[in-house]
Amino acid sequence: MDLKETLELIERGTAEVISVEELTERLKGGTPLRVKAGFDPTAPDLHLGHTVLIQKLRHFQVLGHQIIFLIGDFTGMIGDPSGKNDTRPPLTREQVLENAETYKRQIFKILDEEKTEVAFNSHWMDKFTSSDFVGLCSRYTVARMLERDDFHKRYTDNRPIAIHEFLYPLVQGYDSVALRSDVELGGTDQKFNLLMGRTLQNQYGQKPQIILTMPILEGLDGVNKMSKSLGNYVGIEEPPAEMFGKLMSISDELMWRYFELLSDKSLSEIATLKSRVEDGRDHPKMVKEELAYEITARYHGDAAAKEAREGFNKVFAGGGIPEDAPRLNVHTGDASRPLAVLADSGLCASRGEAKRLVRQGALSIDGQRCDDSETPLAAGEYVLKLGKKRFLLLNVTD
RNA sequence: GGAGGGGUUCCCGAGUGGCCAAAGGGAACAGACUGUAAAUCUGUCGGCGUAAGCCUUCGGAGGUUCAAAUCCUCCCCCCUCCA
Repeated sequence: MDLKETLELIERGTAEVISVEELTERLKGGTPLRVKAGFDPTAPDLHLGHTVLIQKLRHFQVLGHQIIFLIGDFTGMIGDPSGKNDTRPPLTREQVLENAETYKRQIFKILDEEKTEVAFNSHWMDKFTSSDFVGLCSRYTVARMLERDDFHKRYTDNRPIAIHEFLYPLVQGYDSVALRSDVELGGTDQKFNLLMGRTLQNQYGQKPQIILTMPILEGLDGVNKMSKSLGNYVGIEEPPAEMFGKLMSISDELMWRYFELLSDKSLSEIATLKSRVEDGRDHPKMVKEELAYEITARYHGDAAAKEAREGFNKVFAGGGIPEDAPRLNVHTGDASRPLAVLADSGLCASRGEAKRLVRQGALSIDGQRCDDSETPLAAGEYVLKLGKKRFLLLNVTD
């Protein structure tokens, strides 16, 4: 791969590179670069939003550079002030190690374990003395710290900023010094912290790292960023059928964004697909299936992805029922009333909910819409479908 | 240290003695429309009950009252301003 292609791969999907010139320069040097990305130790449940960054790490890894997966267990005690300002309970050592294991299990679905260095910033920060801290703090000014967007907002809104919150960017920046990183990746919301690394490396007599910011991936709703708390995420450890289904539910518009940030397809391939859909030569659903397939296959393998795709089409397009539909056996009588069946099987959270859904026409039995929630079903086998996604295989005996 | 604001159903947020299971918005769910899309429209959205109705809920614990999310007492938690 020549330099031009290398740069193209690295720059793909990035929000910003500071700076391309420095990056080019360093790539020309020929020695493998040390590429760092930091992760918070508290949220080890990775979703596709995180993978945008991890995929980028993989690009570097493929190009032969040294990836450093940094777990911010020390900084975790501080809590990144950006966004929320809840103080977090400090994690115990065991929890940190446990979370780290979870992280590894997940990231090595994408990265090559053999070639990845895993680091903890407590490793050097625990040895930091008070005077080291004073020294570190003296490298930056309050005025510059307040330039950071969220600090600035909070300051002007008269909302509190605790002093220790200033330590977060400083320590993150110092991590780059400790690791002698050449490149650091982060989300666009991390830009300030990444720049801090450059400043501090300069201060400590190192060549400042190049920074790459990655865009924040929108969640399934297409509006908010993908996050667990908003519930609009696709976890990378979710079962294949779930993953596939969630990806199919995104809007056509959002699909292109996902292609760009998540797919391994080249940008020109994506452009072709897009124009084919616009011309009506390809159906958007088919294209979306390709996307859902590619991503599902990445985390679960081709066989599972194929199965997910078939199951999806069988259930939703073909009117079939999923393999893993729950089963329930009941006796005729009170227990075989649709209302009771729905509530007892767990398909509905309560009888009230079951009643409402039936009233709304959500229940069908063996393909026939059922409006009667009270009359017990006679002995026999039934397939119950509630809404679009809930199924039950029911066996009624005398 | 002083002064003040606030904790409401999944979330935000209205509600200051009965008409409150609690406005409005969001999320979610269902129906229509479709490509299981998205958008849109309609409906539902504490539990039990066929229903009338009953039970549980408004930070916590007590109290006043025929009646409390609303009044009183104590406690817990969050926030702001002044110093």
